Amino acid sequence: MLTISQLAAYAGVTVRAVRHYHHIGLLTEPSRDGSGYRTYDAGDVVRLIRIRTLAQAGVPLARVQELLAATPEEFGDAVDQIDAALRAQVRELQEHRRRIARLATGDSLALPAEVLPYLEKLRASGAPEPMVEGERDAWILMAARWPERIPEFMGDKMAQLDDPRMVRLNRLIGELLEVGMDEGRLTAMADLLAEMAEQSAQRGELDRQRDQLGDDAFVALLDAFAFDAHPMVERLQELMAERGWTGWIRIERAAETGPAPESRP
Amino acid sequence: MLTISQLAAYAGVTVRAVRHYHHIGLLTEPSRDGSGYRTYDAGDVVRLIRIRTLAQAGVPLARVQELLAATPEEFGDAVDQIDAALRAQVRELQEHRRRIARLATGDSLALPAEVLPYLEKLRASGAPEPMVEGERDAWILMAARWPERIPEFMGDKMAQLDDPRMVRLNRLIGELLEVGMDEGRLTAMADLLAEMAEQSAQRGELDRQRDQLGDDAFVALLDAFAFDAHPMVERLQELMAERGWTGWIRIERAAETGPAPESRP
DNA sequence: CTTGACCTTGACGCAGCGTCAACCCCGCAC
DNA sequence: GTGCGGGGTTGACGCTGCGTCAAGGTCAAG
Repeated sequence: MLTISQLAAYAGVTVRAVRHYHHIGLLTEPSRDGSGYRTYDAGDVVRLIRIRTLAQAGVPLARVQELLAATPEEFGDAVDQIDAALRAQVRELQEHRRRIARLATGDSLALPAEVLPYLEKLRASGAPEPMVEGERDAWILMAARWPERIPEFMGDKMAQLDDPRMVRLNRLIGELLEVGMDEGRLTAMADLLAEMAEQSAQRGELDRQRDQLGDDAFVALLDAFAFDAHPMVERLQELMAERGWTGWIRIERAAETGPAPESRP
Repeated sequence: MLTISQLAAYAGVTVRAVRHYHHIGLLTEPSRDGSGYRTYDAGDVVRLIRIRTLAQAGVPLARVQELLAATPEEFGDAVDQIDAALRAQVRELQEHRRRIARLATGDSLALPAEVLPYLEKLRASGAPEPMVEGERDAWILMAARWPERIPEFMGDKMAQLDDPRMVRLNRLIGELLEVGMDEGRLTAMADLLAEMAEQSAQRGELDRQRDQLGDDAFVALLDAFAFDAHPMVERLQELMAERGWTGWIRIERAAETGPAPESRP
């Protein structure tokens, strides 16, 4: 007759595991001696070794019973199923490894590869670091919303950076961040923005943009994001409104100029 | 401003996951609106996407904070660690797959490969099925206790089966199982056993066996196992005792014949 | 006013045990 | 007899990352 620790030692498992198997009904509770100790025999050791063998092969405990009582065919089928599950888990982990291998630095975290060159170019053009970070976060959002359109968007943005007015604009933003809100610079920025918007409109780019960014709520979210980033955005929107433009992420010609005469009931 | 489900949708996670992240402090609780609803903004979406990205790459949630705030070097180190952990998990699963692939049938469960041919030969020699199963279970125990000596033991057992007396013995066991306890057959069996034991002793095999089976408690366990299997074992032990032999699994010459005269105090 | 969809907190469930906690039991040295 | 160390017993929480009720309050629409 064996105690629980002897049983566990012969079978090569822990005492806690044996009690767990009792608890889940995988091993029937043996009889007790006078002082309440469980008493096992060699047959219990054999049963426990069988269980251990299956468990160590990755069989879920919930299926061990079934396998122990299975015919060879059932056993084979079950083994196939379990192996398939193990394969799936391996694939999942491999997928994790692939993903983690691509998380090189903090900058590229959650950012599609196409965006990195753009951010670099932006930085190189003299854009201030806070702005680059803001852009980065905005592109994280864009990538989550429209992952498949990122290359398209990026093409446009890279081209924009070839426009000297855009470079000038980014420099002005940097200066504003340093010296604080400056009405002169803000006016200059609004003029630049309005000029570029006008040109974009003539080329039909604004229409295309409206098609691309078809989710009003999402655009509003990005606009609010920009608003939160710096007060200059709010002031610039006012100045742009005076010039007949509305919106920020998705810029559009304002419906009416002046204090909307249609607002009568 | 976003509700929790909008936040979750933009970030591509479940509402429950967001609450979980709040719970474990991975995401700070946002402010609430008048009716207690959580209100989020675009920055929260970005943070959540970052978390999701790491989580989907297999980073444990407990380390996500740390990684989000890490410098590139720290990040690289942590990624290496996590990848090592993932590799270890993959290896473990592959090991499971290897093990499960070898669990072909119920017979070979927990049984080393060397034992299968022996059991087959035993079966072929006319041994009854219950006895084969008993032997199988006994070898499961032996393999758990002395895995490295199984080939050695098996060599001896295979040779034993070449002895016609052993075959005759197994047949007698089969007959006993069918007709019930039969004193004539039991006597014949005891004679056979005693004869073979005598021969083993003369060849020095019993001494070798005593060295191999050096664990008294374990031998007692196997003996008890045999006892439980069938009453014939008990009767056979008595008959063997009359012939000067003791033990079952590890057979030995009895110290004294007759009613032990040394048992006086 | 009623739906139905969302929101809230709270709590259990899962897999397979590890790890206390608090208490009983046994054999042995003193 | 007594103390000690090393067994045993049940009970319950911890870990991972949420899924899934449960039992409500809220919001927008019909």
